[in-house]
Amino acid sequence: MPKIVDKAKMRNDILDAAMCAFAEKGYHATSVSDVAVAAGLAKGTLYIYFDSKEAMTTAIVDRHFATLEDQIACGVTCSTLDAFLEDLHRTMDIPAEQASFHRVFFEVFGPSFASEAFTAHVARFFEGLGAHYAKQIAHLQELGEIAGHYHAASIGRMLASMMDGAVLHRGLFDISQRRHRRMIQETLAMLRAGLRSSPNRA
Amino acid sequence: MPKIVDKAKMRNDILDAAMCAFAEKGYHATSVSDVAVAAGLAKGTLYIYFDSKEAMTTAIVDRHFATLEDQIACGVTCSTLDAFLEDLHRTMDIPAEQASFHRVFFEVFGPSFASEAFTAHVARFFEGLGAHYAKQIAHLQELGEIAGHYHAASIGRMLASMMDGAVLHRGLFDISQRRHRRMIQETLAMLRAGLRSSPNRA
DNA sequence: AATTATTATGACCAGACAGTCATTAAAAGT
DNA sequence: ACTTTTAATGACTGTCTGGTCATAATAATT
Repeated sequence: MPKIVDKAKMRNDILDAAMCAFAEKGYHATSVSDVAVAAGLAKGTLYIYFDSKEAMTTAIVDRHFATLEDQIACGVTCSTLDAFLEDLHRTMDIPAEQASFHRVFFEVFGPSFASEAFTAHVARFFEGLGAHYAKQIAHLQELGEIAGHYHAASIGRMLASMMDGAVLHRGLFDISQRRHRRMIQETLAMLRAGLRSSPNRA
Repeated sequence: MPKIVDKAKMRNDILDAAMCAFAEKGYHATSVSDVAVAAGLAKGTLYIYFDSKEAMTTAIVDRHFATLEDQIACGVTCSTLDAFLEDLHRTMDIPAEQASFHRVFFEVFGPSFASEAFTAHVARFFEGLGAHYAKQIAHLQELGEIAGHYHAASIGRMLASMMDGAVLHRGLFDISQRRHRRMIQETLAMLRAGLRSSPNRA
């Protein structure tokens, strides 16, 4: 009897349209009506699928980070320090096009950092990334590839912050591929030496 | 005859109050009236000193970067690796209140990353920071405090990115002071070992 | 075709907000 | 004390936006 709609698909389509609109006009300059137009729906309809504008935003980020989390989750556990560093290398040495996503991300979602919920989502992702690194580090410590005196959790989380910084700068500022590569290489060499080394008596 | 006021000081005081209010409630959630209350003035008074809410915001960032640039410029040259690391420590271990600037920064200026000019401005700052670090590193290499095989410019610039990442995460996400301190300590220990070490034959 | 549960609509509302301006207060000089 | 110029005020306004809801459309089933 009733009209039936694929709600999941609808939500997804709406998010796509919202993302488009946000990217075009800027987040705060985009009203819910604008999103509705972009989605080819009436404003009221949006509120059937999302409780609020903020809920849409959160959902977009959710979706994006879920994808990233999957990528992390299926990362293999490394058995040598060099393999781990190679992993970091791959994460940092992203293609320019993917790097530019971050620019759009800040452009579109910068204002969203006002929202606790939004910030919490992003925070959770980086906690996950940090935990992932920590696990790898702990494992390598057991194998004697990394000095045992380091606190894996702390180093792991900081590595996540630092990777974020590196990737961000790569995406936001015009650092040439060549220069970026050299920076990565030098830095990884430093990390390699640092992680291997026994405790310093200072 | 006329009532006379130190306009520069007044502007500064207003910016302080505005920054406080923005940090507490979030930029978009803070009305000009809120800023007025925070400043202990009437709304209309603010418009004597600033043309618009946006003008206040721009002024805040200008001031912030000017301060940072000064701090870098008059940074003393370190003569030991530990002193240099101590410097990094100070930069990273910023008080929570100052860290909150970054949240507001992204909230307000996220969209501005669309502008080439704006991005270039921020980029220039980080180039400066990177160059500053590079100089320190090169100097410490001459003193034998840091292994000579590292490319100072690359490490310096990457350090700037990474510091940014670390400070950003500290400001954006709720990382406790205690945890943050531990992360810093562990990381600096790692950097210390890494920077000291002779080239790895890999 | 009639029925009915579901989905879609967009005019409408309440309230919030940036910015204005006529008025009042303050203080520096006479 | 009086004048004069600058500074401060806050009620007011026009606009805009997130969110609601009574009503209309839709399609699956009988």
